[in-house]
Amino acid sequence: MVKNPDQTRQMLLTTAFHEFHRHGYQAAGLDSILKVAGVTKGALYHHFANKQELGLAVVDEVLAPWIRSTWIEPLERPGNPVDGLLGSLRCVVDKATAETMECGCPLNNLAQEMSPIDEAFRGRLEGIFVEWRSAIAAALRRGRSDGQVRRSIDPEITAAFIVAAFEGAIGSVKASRSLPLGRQIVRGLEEYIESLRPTRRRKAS
Amino acid sequence: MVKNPDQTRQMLLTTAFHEFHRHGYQAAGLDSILKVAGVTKGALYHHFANKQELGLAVVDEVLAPWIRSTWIEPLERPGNPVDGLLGSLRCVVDKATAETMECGCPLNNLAQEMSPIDEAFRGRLEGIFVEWRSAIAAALRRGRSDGQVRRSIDPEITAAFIVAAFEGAIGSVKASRSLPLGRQIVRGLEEYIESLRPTRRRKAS
Amino acid sequence: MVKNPDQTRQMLLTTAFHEFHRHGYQAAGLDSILKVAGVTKGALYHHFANKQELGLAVVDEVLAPWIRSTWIEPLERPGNPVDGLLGSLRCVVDKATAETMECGCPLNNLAQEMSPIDEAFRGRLEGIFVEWRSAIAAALRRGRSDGQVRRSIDPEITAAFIVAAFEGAIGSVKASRSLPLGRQIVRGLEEYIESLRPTRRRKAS
Amino acid sequence: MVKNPDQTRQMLLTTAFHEFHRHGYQAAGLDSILKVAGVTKGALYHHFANKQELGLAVVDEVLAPWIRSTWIEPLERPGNPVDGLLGSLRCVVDKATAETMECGCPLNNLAQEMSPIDEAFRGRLEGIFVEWRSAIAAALRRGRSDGQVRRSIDPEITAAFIVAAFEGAIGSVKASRSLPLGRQIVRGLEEYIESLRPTRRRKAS
DNA sequence: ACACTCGGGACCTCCCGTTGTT
DNA sequence: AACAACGGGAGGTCCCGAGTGT
Repeated sequence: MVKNPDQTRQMLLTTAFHEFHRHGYQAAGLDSILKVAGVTKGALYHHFANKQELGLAVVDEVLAPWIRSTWIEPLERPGNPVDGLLGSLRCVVDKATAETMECGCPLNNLAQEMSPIDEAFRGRLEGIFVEWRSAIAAALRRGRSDGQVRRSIDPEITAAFIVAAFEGAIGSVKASRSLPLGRQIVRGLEEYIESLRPTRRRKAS
Repeated sequence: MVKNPDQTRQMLLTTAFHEFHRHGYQAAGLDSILKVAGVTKGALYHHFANKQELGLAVVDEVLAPWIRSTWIEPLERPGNPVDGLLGSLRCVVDKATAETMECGCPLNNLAQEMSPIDEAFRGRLEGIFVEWRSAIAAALRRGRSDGQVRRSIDPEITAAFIVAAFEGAIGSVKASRSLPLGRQIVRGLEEYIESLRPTRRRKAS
Repeated sequence: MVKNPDQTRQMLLTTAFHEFHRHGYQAAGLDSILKVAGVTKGALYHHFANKQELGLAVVDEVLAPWIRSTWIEPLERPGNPVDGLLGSLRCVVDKATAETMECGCPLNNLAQEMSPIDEAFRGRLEGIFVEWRSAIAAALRRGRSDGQVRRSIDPEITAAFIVAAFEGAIGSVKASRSLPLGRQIVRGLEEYIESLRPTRRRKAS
Repeated sequence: MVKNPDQTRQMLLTTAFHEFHRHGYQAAGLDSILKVAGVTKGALYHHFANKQELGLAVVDEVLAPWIRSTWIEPLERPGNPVDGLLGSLRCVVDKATAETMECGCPLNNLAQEMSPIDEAFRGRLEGIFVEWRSAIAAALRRGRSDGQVRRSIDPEITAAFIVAAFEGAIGSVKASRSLPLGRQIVRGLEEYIESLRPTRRRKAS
């Protein structure tokens, strides 16, 4: 018996994350997670009180950090926020694995599945969305005062719309399984983000 | 005991539609649907071979017609397509019930849940999306030749982006349960759609 | 597949009654009951919503009728109630199987186990006790006016004491597993019941 | 970390006693006992091999001493045994807490639950009952030769009956949760015990 | 002497689908 | 066409006990 509680717990979390991503929270069976993780029921029950707590821990300790490092932190780095958004987008598109394309965004999947039926989940997931929107809005506001973003846009509204459009885009790809469509939508997103740049004024007279 | 078979079938379909909408396809129990519909299991299995066929019939006979009448047909009517899109959007926002706000879009819900695990579902749902996108693209193309839409946009790309943004918007509202956020996102959507109009040229020479 | 709902239900009830009697309600496993009854989970779940409802149905449809026919109805027949009590007692002692000796009284067992933890059980079981005490009290009252029972006793108090002593007696036998002790306690009970007869007065002046 | 072993052991015993009393031996979970006692599983399994040995130790070291000091020792004191029995009874009635009323007698509870399924428990519990009956019988025998108890009674039979009636009385109160009924039964018990006194003879001719 | 981790089984619940019946 | 009984399995919970590490 290998006694390594942290490793066991981490194994449980990452395996559960993938199972939830692939099959959804409710459809993912604990037995299935356990078999994949190579962990027994007793160990699971020692680390988490029940399936819900496992799920919430996955949100807090796997999903949220992943969203932060992928989407939020890049925006906090100095530089043109429009370029930053486009960069993150391109980065995600390039790294998109088959799993991402077939299973969509784990954050949005969980949010769509669990929001109507579990307030604890909804609260935490919405918290991540709030962080994300705030980060985009802050970047836009900064870019606006730096002259990299049009003055006519409202940072909050734009941030909310970008997040919505982004999740909608991933969902569309997942539902269509079509790479060409995916490229179209990404192109649409890019054009929208580009449109946030200030309109070039004629220099003189 | 011999009741109207069509009525029974219809009852089953609409009840199943609502249960799927509220709890998701997998989480909705047949027994629960049956109890709400006031129909017995024998009747169900007389009309449908299994849960999947019931689900597919719901997609074909309830979901698709509803999407067509709400989203597609209004676009086919003559008139400015930008106004048409804005009108449909406003119409949906105004009619939005609490169920819509908490449970989201039935089409997208099903697509997100079932696409990765059931190809039959994915095919039909994607078919509805294709219809939808085509209708928007056609309207945009028409509007473009009529001078109501900017020439610089690509109808297919824009249509795909609009559908994605729209589904993302509904999903955001469902996840946040926040009316103010909902209004922000709708505002963002409206601004985007408005931006499709041609830039007003100086009236006179 | 033999379809006989009443028989299946009855089989479930009587088997559950015996399993509850032998192992207690909580310790009796549904799987065990089903195996003994030769019934499947589906059938059980069709007839009863859960273990508790099965238990309550056992109380209502097996236990209560048995108590009534064994203890209550004999007392309602006309005749000397003291003789009636003694007769019932002797009858039960003579019919006492090994199961009765080892497992005690199913009514009292359930009452002792479930009263502190399930109000639905407690209510129904106490209802049976109330019926029983009332029947004894009524018989004593009748016997008192007929001159077969001492006038100095209080029917309610005596009835409550008899039931308590009786259940205590069965419990003692169950705990001791000693036939001689059983006979001693029964003798004690008989002496107490005999003492309810009126003191014989000198016939003549 | 090195604590007082005796104190830990004692804590375990008294906590287990209360949990067994409240929920029964089988229904009481080790984890629950441990949490209440503030002791870990390692400590428990250091002091006791398994749940059964903990239970047997509770019987030997908590339950038996408590029964002895409450019921047996008062009887061994000189004086009228009828008064002694009535005094003990009244003392218990007066001290009866809500826990006693709802959970009954820990000795009888354990005996009723465990006798049919665990011979080790049955043996020890019956041993306590034997001690108890013997003490009552001895007191009655002593009272009989002292002229405080009727000569016509058999000490063994009467002792067995008293214990049975007493446990039955507590059980009735537990099942009914009715204070008035409790008072009735206690009154019945008192009348029975009073009836053990010798009948007052007319002193002279 | 005690703490923490882990093993695996048994329990109740509940579900989808089938079969015999009316 | 519709009903009610039934089959059988999987899911989450939770528990007792064993093992390792101080």
